[in-house]
Amino acid sequence: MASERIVVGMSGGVDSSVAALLLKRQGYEVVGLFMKNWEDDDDDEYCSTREDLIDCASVAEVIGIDLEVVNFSADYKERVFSAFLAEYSAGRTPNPDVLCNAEIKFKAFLDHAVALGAQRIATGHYARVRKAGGGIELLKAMDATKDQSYFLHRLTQAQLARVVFPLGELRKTEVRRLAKEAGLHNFAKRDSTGICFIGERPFREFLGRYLPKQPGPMRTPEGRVVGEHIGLSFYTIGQRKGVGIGGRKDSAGQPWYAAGKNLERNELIVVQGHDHPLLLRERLSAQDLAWTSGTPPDPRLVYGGKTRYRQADAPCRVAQAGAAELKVEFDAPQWAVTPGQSVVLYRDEVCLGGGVIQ
RNA sequence: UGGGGAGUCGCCAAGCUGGUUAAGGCAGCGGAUUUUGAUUCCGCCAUACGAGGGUUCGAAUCCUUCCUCCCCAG
Repeated sequence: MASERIVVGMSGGVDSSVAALLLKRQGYEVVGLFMKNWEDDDDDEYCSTREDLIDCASVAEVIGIDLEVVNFSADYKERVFSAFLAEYSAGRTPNPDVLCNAEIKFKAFLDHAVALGAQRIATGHYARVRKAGGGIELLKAMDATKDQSYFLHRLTQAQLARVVFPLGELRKTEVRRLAKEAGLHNFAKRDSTGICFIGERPFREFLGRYLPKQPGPMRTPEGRVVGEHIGLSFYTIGQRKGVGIGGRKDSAGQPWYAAGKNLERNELIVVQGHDHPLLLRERLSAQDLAWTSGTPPDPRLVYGGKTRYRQADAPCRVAQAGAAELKVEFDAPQWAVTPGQSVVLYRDEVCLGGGVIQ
């Protein structure tokens, strides 16, 4: 009886390499698929995709699997990057990787894998899936410090049904150890950061290539002008670095943070002190909802909510969970709740989904 | 022009009854953390104290001249 074919999305990093390795060991017919989804438009200063592909080829060779390459640049630009820019233009702070997973890695990529004859796809994400009742649950990774379920919360039941996360039960240190033992040369490769497929860049400069700069005043809630911003798109709520206000005689020596935007007047509202009331919010509204669990949250229950990646779950209740809008109330105020970011709800280890903060 | 006050790192700001290496904060830069953007954490950041003379074993700290700024008078 022929073994099941699984296509593994490989990036050249340790995680996806070990994911492929484990599946191969489990007896699956594994095919590696390298995605190139971003056409570098500048010098190869930040162009590491070439090295990544070489790493992939090397790993595939060691593991003994076929490696293919696909290019979803057009899809990425159309479905992810355009939305990314539109959000920034509107003064919001999008999370491109959440969209990328929903639209590219687990859609375009999945479709392609199916066309290649695969039943399921696998990635190196730190998350778990579990059959429960009639459906499938998305769970946090065992390694809480690496959990990436936040980025996956928009996946549908149909998508989850075709997904394998071989690293969900492992710790990062174990993954690296496995890679080393198996002779994968990239066992110590640095964790990648930055927008996936685009990579880490001087963010302000990168955004500036696509968005116009429209300087305007920085104003305190009391109305005092304390500086000039280079364009509202270039700041996010809670941002300290780059605000550039230093040493005013009329204020204590606390750092300044971006706390709000007035698009009509092109003003950035800035406040002083990390714990300023305007940076704290106990309730929020979200739209563009996606319930990976298949059903909206129950107003009678207490959930753990994240308003940003890598934030500890905060106890919260759902005040309203309509088809179009979600209202969440936290027991304690949350810091820098930012429009465009996703709020994701959990019940213990189970990720239920979420929406985009308004 | 008189009288008073002040000039210390890009910005605030200690020190100024003289004593080895000139606090701290903000900003900035670098790094750690991080598959968003932030936050957070760690490190770096004035041989120099408006300028020139003195006094002294020794001065940012005392004296003096000049320069600049502020306030009050006119």
